[in-house]
Amino acid sequence: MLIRVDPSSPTPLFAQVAASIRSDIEGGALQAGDRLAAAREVADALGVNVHTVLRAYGTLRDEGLIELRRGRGAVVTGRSDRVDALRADVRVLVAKARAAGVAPQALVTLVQEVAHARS
Amino acid sequence: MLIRVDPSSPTPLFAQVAASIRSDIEGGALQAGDRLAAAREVADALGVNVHTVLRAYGTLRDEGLIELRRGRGAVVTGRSDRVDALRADVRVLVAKARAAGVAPQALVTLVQEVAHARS
DNA sequence: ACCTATTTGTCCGTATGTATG
DNA sequence: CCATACATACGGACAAATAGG
Repeated sequence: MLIRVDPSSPTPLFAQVAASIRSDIEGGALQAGDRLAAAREVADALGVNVHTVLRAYGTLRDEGLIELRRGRGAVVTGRSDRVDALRADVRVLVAKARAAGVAPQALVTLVQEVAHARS
Repeated sequence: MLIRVDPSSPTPLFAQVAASIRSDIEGGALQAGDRLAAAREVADALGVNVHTVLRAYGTLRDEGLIELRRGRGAVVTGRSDRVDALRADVRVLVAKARAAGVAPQALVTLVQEVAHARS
């Protein structure tokens, strides 16, 4: 797990760290079940603050790519975990749609359009 | 905008602040276009740190309830803003589904099930 | 059952950057 | 140019969950 960071870049440090790990996961260098280095270790190695790394980890957790637990660390999620996370996201989305006054059917149509749109 | 906080509660302070403002928005006490107090002011009034309030604001922004802009502050979103946010969320969801190996059609079906499920 | 080390989670304080008005 | 207010980052402290002896 090799992470590099450029302090002079306009992209925030936490985003750079997150992007680096994300690409390792999507590229297969990190696989399901693999454990990331402890935030403090990464921070020391990079010369950045622990909070910066923890924020990067939190971002990846929100994306469903890793799981975080106290005492255990950060572990790369597997396919079933991500499907579970997807289900949870869908529930949140439906709730948001309702709060925004968007009818369920309209939301389904919207998802359909975006899902089948070819870029 | 009256916010109260209980430091002895197990729920994190930032979550308490977010919940209080969220309920003000959903209850109509805060309406579209209304400006929230500056994070620093709220922090001083509550006796908590600015970061705590800013994290609460960030949470509400992620939920699409408010917009945050430097120099301008936090403003309650209107219906069209929330529909826009919904569209963005859908795009993220579709990307996540693809990353998780879930076919577009399967995602649509999943949304359909959740959207029409009656609790 | 107990204790200890590990590791994330929250909170505080401070400083600096950056977009807005 | 200047004041406002969020955004990021640093540093330190303590709490809470986990794992292992």
